[in-house]
Amino acid sequence: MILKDIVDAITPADNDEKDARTVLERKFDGVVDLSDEEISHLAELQSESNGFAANKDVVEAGEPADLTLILIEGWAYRYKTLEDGKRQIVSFLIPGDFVNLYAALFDEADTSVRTLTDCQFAGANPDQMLEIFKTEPRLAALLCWSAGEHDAILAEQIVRIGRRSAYERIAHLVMELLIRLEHVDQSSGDSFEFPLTQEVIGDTLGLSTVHVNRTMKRLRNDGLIEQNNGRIAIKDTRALADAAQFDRDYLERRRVPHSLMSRIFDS
Amino acid sequence: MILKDIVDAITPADNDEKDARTVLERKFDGVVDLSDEEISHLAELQSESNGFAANKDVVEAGEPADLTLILIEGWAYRYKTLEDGKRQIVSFLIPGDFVNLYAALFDEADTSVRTLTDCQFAGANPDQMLEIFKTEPRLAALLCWSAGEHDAILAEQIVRIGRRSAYERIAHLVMELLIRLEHVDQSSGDSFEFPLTQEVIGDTLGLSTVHVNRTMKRLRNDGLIEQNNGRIAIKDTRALADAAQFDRDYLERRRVPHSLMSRIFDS
DNA sequence: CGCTAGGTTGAATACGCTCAAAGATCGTGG
DNA sequence: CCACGATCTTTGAGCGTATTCAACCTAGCG
Repeated sequence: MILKDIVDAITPADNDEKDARTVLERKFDGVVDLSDEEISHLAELQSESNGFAANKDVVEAGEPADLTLILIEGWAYRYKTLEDGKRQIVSFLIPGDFVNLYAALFDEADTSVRTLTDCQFAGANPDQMLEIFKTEPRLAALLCWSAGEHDAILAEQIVRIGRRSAYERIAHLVMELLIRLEHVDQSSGDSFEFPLTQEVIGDTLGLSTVHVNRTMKRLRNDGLIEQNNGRIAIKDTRALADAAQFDRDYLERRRVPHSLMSRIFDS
Repeated sequence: MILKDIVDAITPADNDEKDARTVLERKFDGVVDLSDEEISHLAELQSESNGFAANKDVVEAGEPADLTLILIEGWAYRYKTLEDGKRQIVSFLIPGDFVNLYAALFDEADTSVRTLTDCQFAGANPDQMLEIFKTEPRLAALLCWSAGEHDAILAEQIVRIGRRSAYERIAHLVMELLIRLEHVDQSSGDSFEFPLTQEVIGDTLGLSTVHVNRTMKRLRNDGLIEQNNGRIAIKDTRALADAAQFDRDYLERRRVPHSLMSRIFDS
């Protein structure tokens, strides 16, 4: 313990020595206070995870998929492919995200899910999910809370593609990823691992690869971001947020829930 | 009763004499078999509804909103406004849709909701929602099922604006509305009430009003749709679906859930 | 060393936008 | 009942953002 304290004091918060908490514990930290039992129940959910190599489909649209997956480590994305071969990425999945929260309720997956990097997924089968809803109402509420957060992310993605310029879209996406990664302690200061190819960014934001390239060059020239060996650094958070018309409260203000949430958690 | 039978036999399915079932009953019909108790519980939820005039905000982004609203009658939409005044509509709400399913879990609404026509909303407070989850697991599952369907609709909206041409976007939106309205018996054959102005369509699909106008003219000239006094008629469903690259199974194949769903409903 | 995936750049094109102005339609009040 | 205003639709013309196609560069890897 003492050793750990010393290590923590020496090494920056973002080093490889992650704290011992599970990713879900980190995710829900600051949202609600979990009991020890709940923490261990969450830990149990994440205890067995399977590894997937980068660029592998974990879920395929149209196929049965009744396992709710929890992304423990790595990046993935949810996407659809059109008949003519075009691809649209719906959302990115980062550690702590639930992949298929509704999986058990439907016959087939509506979107595919592919790993972007090497990943670790834990899987909860319908019985386990059912169990949570029956015996752990507070955790069940947190699952719903996650679903609501994901819904907000999709809404923002729609706004992003629907009404923003290429420059704004990219700036906005980078800001969002920063915030989301911060919530699971995966950023260090204003920089983070950035495993997205320009093609992936294009397919996310409805842009061509070429235009993503030119636009990111502008963002770099404007001194807003910097990229080296797979990381991105935000040089001027304020300026980037402004360029993106990024609502700094989005995702943030949703993290201190009360009403029903506090009622469930105070009883 | 006999009179009603006669009336039903005489009048086409799409006349003003709606069947006596509540909109939620119609919505869930074909998805699962509800017990009489459940039907009456649903009816109770919808018993008290408030009227709103057209073009009124029912929910405002950033404001507290802990009431889950159920749209009983009329059309509404969920949207965000940007600092520079641009607006993006996230999704349309039609009868039977839940407006704020996650409302109770968050401090503030992330998007605004505005009526498009005169509307009737029923409201369920957090206690009522909690009650459902505690005592009516099957109904709770249906609520989650609705959330999952809404999630699929948002994903499809992202694909639509991200990777489709203006022509395809409009065709695709019209197809989606047709299917969704069919599910709550609000269409008649291949035509339905269409209260969307071109500005609203533009703000939904990320297009300018002018371009929506020109593109719809093309759809009309191509013999795919027809518009008169607030209604739209799809002249050639097959052709429209093809033009939109509309996946005819989308939304449809999700309506016969098994796995967890059937387990819950068979016990 | 050569292959492959990803990044960069140029030139021509196209899709959709903006600005502007003129019809339609509908509700409302004189 | 007609006139008026407001809202929505339609059309034209010029422009700009983003696309497409094509080539070349770079880095990582077997």
